[in-house]
Amino acid sequence: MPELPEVETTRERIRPALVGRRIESVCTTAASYFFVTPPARLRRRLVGRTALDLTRSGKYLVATLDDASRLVLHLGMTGQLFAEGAASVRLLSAAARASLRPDEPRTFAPDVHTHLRIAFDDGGPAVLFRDVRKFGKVLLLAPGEKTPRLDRLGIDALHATGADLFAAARRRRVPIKTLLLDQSVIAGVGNIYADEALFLAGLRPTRSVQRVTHRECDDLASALQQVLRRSIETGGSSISDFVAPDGRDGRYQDERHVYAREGEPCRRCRSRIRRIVVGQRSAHYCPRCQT
DNA sequence: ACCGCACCCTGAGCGC
DNA sequence: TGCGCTCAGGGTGCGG
Repeated sequence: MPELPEVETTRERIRPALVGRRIESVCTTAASYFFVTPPARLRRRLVGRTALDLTRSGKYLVATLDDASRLVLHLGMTGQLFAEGAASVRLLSAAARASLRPDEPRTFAPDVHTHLRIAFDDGGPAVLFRDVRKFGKVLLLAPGEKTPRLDRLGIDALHATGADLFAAARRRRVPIKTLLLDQSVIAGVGNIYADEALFLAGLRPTRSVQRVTHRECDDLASALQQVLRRSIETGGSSISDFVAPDGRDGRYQDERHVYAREGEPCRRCRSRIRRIVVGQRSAHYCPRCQT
């Protein structure tokens, strides 16, 4: 699932394939809630435009276009943004994957899950947005137009301090993990990095925010920085669907301490990692290292 | 203001 | 070579 490090990795690597190139044609699938902006309007408004910049807000990517409109993308759970020609088994449908022979190239061919294809007038590779579960989002904001999706975001997780966490915790009565996942408090943290940061900070995901000290908030903020920065360095986590825009897997999954390691030994104390449900989400922790 | 929960979707994994 | 069921999960919106 793409969280801040995967979105940042996507931003860095798709940037050269998007910024500075004039859009010649846009193909989409049919209207669905995936398209916050109706696809017909999207196709009409994007043609002829050139992206001037690509930035990240929390888990959103924002391309600023040359007419001051903004193309906003969210990868949701299974979104994949990549350059045409990228090769990875993760870009293949289950059927295509099953029939793949070992010696066969893994080059992607657009399928029913490819909802957006942006081609450019320089004849270079197109940019594709594929999303099997359609939890992703595409919207085009007119010049000056705002959206609560971006406006409601809290402080970016890469810049959140212990004081920020502590201040937010004072106003709430939820488990600490629920606070970390609240995008209006800290933007960019999802299930993987919430669990990993809580492990590094020695905090149980179930701990009430009312019982987290300022000192522990400082430790948690440090843990978040450490986990997120290290994951960006390694190209994110490729646990199920995530693949970088160039088709390469991330490597942070190899450094996980707790996420999706239920029943496996803690890397520090050898206790078995547990999985519980917190705020309708799975949470993984070490019963001995996290209190 | 805050919180829990249903919903959107599809593939994987399960039991039979 | 199957089939039907359940589950996962980000963000939104609703009801309490």
